[in-house]
Amino acid sequence: MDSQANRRVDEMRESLSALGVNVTRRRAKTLEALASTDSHPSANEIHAEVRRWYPSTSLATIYNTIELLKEAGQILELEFSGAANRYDGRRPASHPHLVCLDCEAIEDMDGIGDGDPPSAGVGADLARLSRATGYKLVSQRTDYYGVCPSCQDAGEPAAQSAPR
Amino acid sequence: MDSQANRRVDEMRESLSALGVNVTRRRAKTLEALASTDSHPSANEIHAEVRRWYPSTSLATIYNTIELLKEAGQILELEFSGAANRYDGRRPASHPHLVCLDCEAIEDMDGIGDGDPPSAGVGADLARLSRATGYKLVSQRTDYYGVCPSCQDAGEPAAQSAPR
DNA sequence: CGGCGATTTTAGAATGGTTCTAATTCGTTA
DNA sequence: TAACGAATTAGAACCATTCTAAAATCGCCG
Repeated sequence: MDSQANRRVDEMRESLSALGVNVTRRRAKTLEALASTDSHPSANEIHAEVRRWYPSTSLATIYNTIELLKEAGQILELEFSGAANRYDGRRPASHPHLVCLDCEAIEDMDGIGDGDPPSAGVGADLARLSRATGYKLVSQRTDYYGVCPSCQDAGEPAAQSAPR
Repeated sequence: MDSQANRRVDEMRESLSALGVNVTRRRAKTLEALASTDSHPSANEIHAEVRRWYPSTSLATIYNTIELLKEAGQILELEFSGAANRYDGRRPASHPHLVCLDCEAIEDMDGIGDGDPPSAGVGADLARLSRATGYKLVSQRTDYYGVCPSCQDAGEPAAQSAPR
């Protein structure tokens, strides 16, 4: 685990503690799994990782920890109806994603392009749009769907999981 | 059904016919249900509406018609993992939505505000971002989550369905 | 060191939206 | 009316997620 991941684990740990949640060993491994990758893992993938250290860990424990992280505002949940939800533990604030329709890879899309697509100033946007719409807006989601470079090369899925 | 809805039904009908799909009575009612509302109904709600005319209609038929409309590019599917998917048959092109976290109302959000939020020129954006990211982007989704005006007034859900 | 209450974890059942399957019905044409 | 293909049906299957009740573990105090 690199130092960025370590710092992130500490942040998450502190946020949980501040809520009175105690960070057990399984929970700590879950934080590490989330902080160590930008692949936006599913609950199952996190489960597999945590199981390498604590083989008896049940999937319910992973979901439980994810729930706690959501309450702490320390994780971003990307919902999909036909497939498993995916999680971003590195950057819990709303930011746009690229989703590959073939291999289901998900990448962060920040800082690409000229700067005016929906990336900067999400908070200010929410305030302004709340005023404009009458909604009390609290979050936002932007996804771009397409085919990733390696799936384009392959003409077929490049990663482990099945296409949707 | 107003004239806007009628026009829209005709468009959908023609798109389906162009694909060699024949528009049976149940399918036609499904198109009408979709074209007559901007409430972004779920499959279940469409089912209930179609059943008023053809009470034996099964939910599978609704899903089947939705599938055909997707192939024809005539419907926008908004996926949710914890709740039913919602459909926009009036405006099949990507556009931003407002989602109420209490009552699950969904509204179109186009044309609100000053014009620079992600509303105009989605096609051009996709082309530009495809170049910038290396993905072959084909669609986009933007949602804003918050509490709608009537739920704010009520301090609790205003509509029929249960909160998430 | 022993025990106790609270918390965490587990395995498996339940849930719910969506998809699949096999059988039936419907519509059309001859 | 017979026969064929397409559409539809009821219900089972599927699968991610949530729930539940029981078991394991932890922290703490005697």
